[in-house]
Amino acid sequence: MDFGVRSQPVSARDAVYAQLREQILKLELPPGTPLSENETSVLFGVSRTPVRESFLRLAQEGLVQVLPQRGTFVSLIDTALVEEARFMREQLERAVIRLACGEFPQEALTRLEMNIRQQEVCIEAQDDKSMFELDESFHRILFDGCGKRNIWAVMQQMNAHLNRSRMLRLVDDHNWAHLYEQHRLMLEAVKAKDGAGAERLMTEHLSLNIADQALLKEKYPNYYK
Amino acid sequence: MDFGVRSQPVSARDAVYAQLREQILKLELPPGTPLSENETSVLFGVSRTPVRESFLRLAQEGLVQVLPQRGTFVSLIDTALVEEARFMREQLERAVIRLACGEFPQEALTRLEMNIRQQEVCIEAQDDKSMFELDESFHRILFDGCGKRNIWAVMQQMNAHLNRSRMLRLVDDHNWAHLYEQHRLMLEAVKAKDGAGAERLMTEHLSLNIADQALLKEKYPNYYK
DNA sequence: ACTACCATACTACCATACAAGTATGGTAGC
DNA sequence: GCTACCATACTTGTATGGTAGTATGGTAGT
Repeated sequence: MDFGVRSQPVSARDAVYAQLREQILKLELPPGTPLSENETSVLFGVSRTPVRESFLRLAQEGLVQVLPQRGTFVSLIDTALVEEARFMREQLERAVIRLACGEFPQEALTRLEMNIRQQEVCIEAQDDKSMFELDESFHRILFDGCGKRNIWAVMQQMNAHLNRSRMLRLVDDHNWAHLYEQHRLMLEAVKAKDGAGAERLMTEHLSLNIADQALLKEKYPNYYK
Repeated sequence: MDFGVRSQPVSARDAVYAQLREQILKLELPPGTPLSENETSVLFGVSRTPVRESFLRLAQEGLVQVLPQRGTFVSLIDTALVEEARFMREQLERAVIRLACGEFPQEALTRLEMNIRQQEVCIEAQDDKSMFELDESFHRILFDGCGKRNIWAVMQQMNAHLNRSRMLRLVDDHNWAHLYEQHRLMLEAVKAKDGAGAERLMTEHLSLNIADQALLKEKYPNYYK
């Protein structure tokens, strides 16, 4: 019986796309890695067509670069793009959390509470992977609750670049406790409907991401453009 | 000799994509129109492959909807999506024009001046098509001047939906004179480095877009979801 | 030793064939 | 006349062959 855990029968194309995207974001496929349609197709056990289509989709999102008749490569991290992504995210997150302070469905509020609790558990367990996902979820729930899930979706496109940079940072420094505390305070502000305070917290929260972009570029020079 | 007017040899895929996109945005292919991979391929004189790939790209941008084994259709206009697009654009345009009031390259300022002059000409000539493009250019130049062209690019993705709605409105009412006046005032504000004033003008300017979404939905019910 | 050249082995792009699912119109049975 | 069914003609998804352009390593000539 199908319990509806996956509403779509997942095409080969989507499966390949999803897996490649994840590997690129997690830096398992580091920037600059060449990707071959042929190799990938035998790896996934499908033909070149779905592989090619997934490459095109990744290219549109800027995660890979397709050079006609030469090859396809995982994109190098573009610092300018990362900063633009951060800027964009800051503007939208601020606007959304201010909205959330005005009107916010109870259901979404509950999900935020649950998310926070889960963060506590993951910090104790030092589960970085889950923590990263919970961080993402926290912000997505805010957008969801404000009826702005499409904005979240297109933002994710630029976020992909920002996230690769964040991922590099996490190798050295986790600092989840600090991020957790900020999440907690933001939730408090939303519940107290303190728009100005929430905006300020969000700005602070997101400014952490960009802190030492230049240092990273020095440390991992061949990952950057 | 190649004067470099086109840096890329334009693949068949990109040609098909660009033309379909324009026809969809200009409502020459109205919402709901079925698109056949086969028909389109003979129409453009290419095989199904590049057509299919262009369909996939349009689908990712939400301009067409692909129903596996059933067909591909030009997406209906989603009012919720239009409102999200407007909201997103407002936040980003406000932030950018405020930036522009702080620091803005002379070269971009000159392009804005030129753009304004061209608008004057087009209004006299009642050239709607050019006016629409100049309107777009005006805002793009602002993003460009602030080094935010990638943000503009991803924003265009959601803007596609907003623009179809705007296009419907233009059938009845042009009102270019008003928009021109607002553009002119915004340029003045940027030159005077009046951030607060520029933001206010921009908010006003963009709020026009959404005015009578409900009316449009009543007038063209089968274009909307 | 160094350079120019060329065969070779890649690459992505496009065309085409086949597979699998869906809508539809006609027909047999009631 | 009405309904259930099925052949058929669609649709998109996938596989594969062929083409043109590019990078590369080896070789002949200097």
